[in-house]
Amino acid sequence: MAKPGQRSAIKGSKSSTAKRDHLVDAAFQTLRDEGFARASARAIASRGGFNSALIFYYFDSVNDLLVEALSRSSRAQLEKYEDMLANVTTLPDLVASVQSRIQDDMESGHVKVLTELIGATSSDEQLREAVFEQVEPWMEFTGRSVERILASSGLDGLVPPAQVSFVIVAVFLGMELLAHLTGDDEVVDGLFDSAYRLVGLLHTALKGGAAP
Amino acid sequence: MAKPGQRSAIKGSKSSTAKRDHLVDAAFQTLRDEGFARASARAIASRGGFNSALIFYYFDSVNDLLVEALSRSSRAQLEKYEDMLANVTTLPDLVASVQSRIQDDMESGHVKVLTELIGATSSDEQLREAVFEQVEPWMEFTGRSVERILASSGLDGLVPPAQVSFVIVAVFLGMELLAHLTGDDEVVDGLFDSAYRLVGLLHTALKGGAAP
Amino acid sequence: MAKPGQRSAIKGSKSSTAKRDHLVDAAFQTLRDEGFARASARAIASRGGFNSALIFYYFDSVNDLLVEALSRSSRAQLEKYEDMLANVTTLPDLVASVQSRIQDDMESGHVKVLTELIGATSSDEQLREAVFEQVEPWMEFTGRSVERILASSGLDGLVPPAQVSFVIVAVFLGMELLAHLTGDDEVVDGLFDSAYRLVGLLHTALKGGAAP
Amino acid sequence: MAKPGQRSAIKGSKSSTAKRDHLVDAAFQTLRDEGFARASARAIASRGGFNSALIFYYFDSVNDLLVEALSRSSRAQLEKYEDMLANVTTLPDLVASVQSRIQDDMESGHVKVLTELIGATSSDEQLREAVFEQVEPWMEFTGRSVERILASSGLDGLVPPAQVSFVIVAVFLGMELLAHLTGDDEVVDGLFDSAYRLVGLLHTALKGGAAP
DNA sequence: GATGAATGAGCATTCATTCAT
DNA sequence: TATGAATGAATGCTCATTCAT
Repeated sequence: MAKPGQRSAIKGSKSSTAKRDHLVDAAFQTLRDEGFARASARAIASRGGFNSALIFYYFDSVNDLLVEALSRSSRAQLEKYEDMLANVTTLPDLVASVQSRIQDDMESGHVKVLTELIGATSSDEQLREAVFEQVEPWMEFTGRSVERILASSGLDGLVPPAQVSFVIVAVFLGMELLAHLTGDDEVVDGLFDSAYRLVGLLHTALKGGAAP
Repeated sequence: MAKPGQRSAIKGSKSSTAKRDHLVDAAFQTLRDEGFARASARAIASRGGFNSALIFYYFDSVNDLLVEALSRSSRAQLEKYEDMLANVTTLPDLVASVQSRIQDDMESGHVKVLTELIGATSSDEQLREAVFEQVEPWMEFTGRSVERILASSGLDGLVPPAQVSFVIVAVFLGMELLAHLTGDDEVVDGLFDSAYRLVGLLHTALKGGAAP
Repeated sequence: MAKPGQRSAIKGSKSSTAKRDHLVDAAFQTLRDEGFARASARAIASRGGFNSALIFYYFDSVNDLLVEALSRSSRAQLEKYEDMLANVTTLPDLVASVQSRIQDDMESGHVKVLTELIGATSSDEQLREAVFEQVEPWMEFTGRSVERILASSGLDGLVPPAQVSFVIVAVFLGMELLAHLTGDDEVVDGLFDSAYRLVGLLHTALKGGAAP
Repeated sequence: MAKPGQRSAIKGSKSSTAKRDHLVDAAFQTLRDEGFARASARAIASRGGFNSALIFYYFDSVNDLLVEALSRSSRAQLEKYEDMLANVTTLPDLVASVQSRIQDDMESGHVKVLTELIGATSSDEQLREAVFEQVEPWMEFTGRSVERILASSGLDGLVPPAQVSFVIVAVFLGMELLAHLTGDDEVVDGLFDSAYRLVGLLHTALKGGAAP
């Protein structure tokens, strides 16, 4: 009666998942590999091997499909981060954990797809809202994690957690942008090595300063 | 055949500058206010009050004009930063100086225009190279400044300056993206207040630790 | 293969009438309320709460269903007119009778649906023929009625009945078109008041002229 | 700077008239010969031998072009009727004049194009308003003419002129619809012959009745 | 009987770009 | 220098229709 994906474009649905997922996959790959500007209905359909009209059977618009692609990957990645950080309480552990996660995260293309869609939001207010909804859970998760780890590191009160999480998410986005712009895939890894070293220094400094 | 802007689209030229600058202004504003996707030749021309064919008289393509708009603003802003940071040697001074600069920087729309064009690069290799050339001087300038200030803060050797400048530029881009996405214009200012406080603590800690 | 509505699209059939009628109802309403251009299979199905493929199970094409919708309403309305005019012999009676009928006729949407389909015939010869078949009985009925009433009014021979019926049907169609175009729902009623008055004058003039 | 036909789609303009007129001609012919449903940008362009994008250079939309086509023909035909009826004061003269005009009127396709567009108005409110504006002058002209001629025939007061003009315009539209539906091109001519005869009888009756 | 899935054709519209003037 | 006119290619989207189930 109603289109299967009609109002679940963002939330996801359970009907006829097989083919629907196929569309979402094709959209994700196109967005990741060719960028928003070239992620047209035809391009996505051609990549997925289906008729482009099918997109409008499952989704209300190309943008809806694109947002769904982001949404699915966003949920999947966020879940992994949540699992990983569940028991982390110290800064060095945090950095180490994130470093081991971010490799897969970036290789999956999730951050790439996110930056592509964020880049497109300035021309499309509706899209901006939809993408914003996808970023919010990350900000909240980051805020919660930051709060917990800063507290157990004796650093609470230093900085509003909301600010910290804003900066952290911004760094992720910015690094993705820059890494692609410069064509340098390995910077980020080196960055985490340095961060680990720095945070180690800080950690022992704090423990040493608190001990005597 | 000897179009004035033919190969100087990126480097800039001196011929018939008045009207040419007018085009560049219109392009900059369109890119800043409407985003890359809507910065069409027609939209730019309409904003500037000239015929859209004129763009192809002065430039080889719309993208060339867009890059030129970025380039001009990039040079202007970079110069201001260079002037401001010339005599800065301590971290707190650095943060204070940058905070006083970044207000104007962001209001001018320079970072917005930059992120717009970076976002478009994934669909256009030629554009990627051109935009990369505009970002390089910033990376170099940031690297030089970081090196100098870390050295005079007794922090040299801790982290490769190239990594630091990568992160700093990434933070600028990411913050711009996020600020627009969330619609929050004032986060960045609060961020610098916190950064100033943190860096002050670090500064006195370092001096205190070196003193006794 | 033995689709129930295959060749009975226009003539109507008796199989599984319940659901079939439901389709016809939905088609009629869509045609009446949204016009031919928007009376798509999807729009009709959505209005009737059934799957649009069902249309092609009962009918060979959307147009066939549309014609059937016209046909059913046409037969229903024509029957009412026939009942009403069966015993009418004078012009004033005719006008009064038609006026009392036309209210219901127009409210039912029958003339609207007819004009919608006639409007679409110029792009589709097959449709033209089908619609023509629906109009023919009206022309014949009008011709017979006109002939009888003119005869009993002593006006026979003045004008060929075929011409009169052509004009009468044309007036109905034209009034529907114009009433919708101008948004004026009440003109037609006023028109019949005037017609009644005029015809009254004519009637007494004729009787008076014959009496002395 | 602005599209030549930007806001003059309905009112008409004077710029680059040659090609613009060519588009309007092609649109008129397509509308007349193939009907509204087939009067697509491509169909019009193909008929006129130009690129379909040109339509959007001169007009804001296909419908704007279509309305302009109606408008131009409407103004031309109305002018001719005005010239012709300027000195007509009796009913027989009126019928004779109109009959001599209507031949050219219908052959030109003006009424056909009008009915095509009126038929399309039920799916498009914006179009309805635009078409209505094209019909209004005809209603007013008809009203004025009817008033004048009824007055000089001693028939004023019998019927509100607005009603008469409504019916007259309706008859024109309805006859066009029916003539095309039935495929009968000659009915209308026969109709006017009869009308002339009837009106002649009425005319002499009125003069005789006033003379005794 | 009925439906969800799928498709090819078509549509209006926009765009960067070219060209004659 | 500057512009109006023109176009081919592309885009998002809708439609009637088919088909397997």
